[in-house]
Amino acid sequence: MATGHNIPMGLREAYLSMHRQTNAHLVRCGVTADQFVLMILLFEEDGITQQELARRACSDPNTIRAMLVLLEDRGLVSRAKDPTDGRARKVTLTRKGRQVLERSLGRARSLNDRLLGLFTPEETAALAGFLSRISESMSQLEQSHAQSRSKATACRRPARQTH
Amino acid sequence: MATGHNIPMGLREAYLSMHRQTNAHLVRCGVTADQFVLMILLFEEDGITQQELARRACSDPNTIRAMLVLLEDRGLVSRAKDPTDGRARKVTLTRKGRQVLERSLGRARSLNDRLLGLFTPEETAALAGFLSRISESMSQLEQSHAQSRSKATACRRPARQTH
DNA sequence: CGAATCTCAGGCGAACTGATATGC
DNA sequence: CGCATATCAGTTGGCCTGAGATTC
Repeated sequence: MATGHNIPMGLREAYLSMHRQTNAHLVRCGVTADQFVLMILLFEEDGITQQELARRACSDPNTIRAMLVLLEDRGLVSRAKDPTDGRARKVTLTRKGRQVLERSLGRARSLNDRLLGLFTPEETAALAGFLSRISESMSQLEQSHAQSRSKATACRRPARQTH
Repeated sequence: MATGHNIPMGLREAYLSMHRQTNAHLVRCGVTADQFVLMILLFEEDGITQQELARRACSDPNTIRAMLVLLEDRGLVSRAKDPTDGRARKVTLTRKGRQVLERSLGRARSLNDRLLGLFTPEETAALAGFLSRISESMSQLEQSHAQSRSKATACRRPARQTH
């Protein structure tokens, strides 16, 4: 590799090929791989906010909202207002949503097994550690960037950031 | 993790966070992370076909064409007809394309260094190996699927794997 | 002829920006 | 007031399907 982008390219290729296969396996369930991820997150903890979902899905509130609206229109999730905080929405899987998730988990099973079968338990642990090192490093970068941005707007203060 | 999707979720998170950071670093160069990948591939080997680009970029011919048209409109690549095969296009970086690529490589440099700095050389090698195990396994799956589909249409012909 | 490469039209899910409303 | 959460409008890039043209 003349440009020395071994890790990023490998990461890209691995993710994209997995993502494609996941979509292909889920097409009969009528959900995309990314919607599947949201539903898994809701299954792991029900009733969290869109904001929290965005954080856990490594996405952003606008994207999450659009995805949830699609899922809501099909009766797979509900987005009830949080009674204790009128701004927030508590997102939950509906009964139908849980059914679709279970079908999807079944369909994704062989793929997941195939992935796990590629590694010994030690390798799996090592890989998971490597990957989380990457995500953490990247999200640190993002955070420091966000900080410097808000610092830049804050420091001059009077400026009325409202446009 | 109640659903046991440790590896796929970790892979997803690592890739998406890296992808976001790459886009953020390249925004001043006017290219996206995916366009950047195409340009790197062209830099590594100039004059390959769109088909070949699709294969190496882990994408598909339709998507690649659309991306290349965008790049061509901005004068970064050219898509000349292959004189020896009227069907194919030979894609090359223009001078301007190489300039933009170099600027982009400069901008992506700190990110790449940060990634490499997370691992010892041995870990880097191990990670690269793990990732390529995944991609290979996934693309095998894809291939066997494609085979069974073309078998259904071909049916009487043993299929001539010559590509 | 069949097979390969590319083109084109169209649709869709996802990412992002920026502006706005509303509740804390 | 500021801040946080969510909404809405609009744009874009990327992915995919399906149909067709052209060339091997």
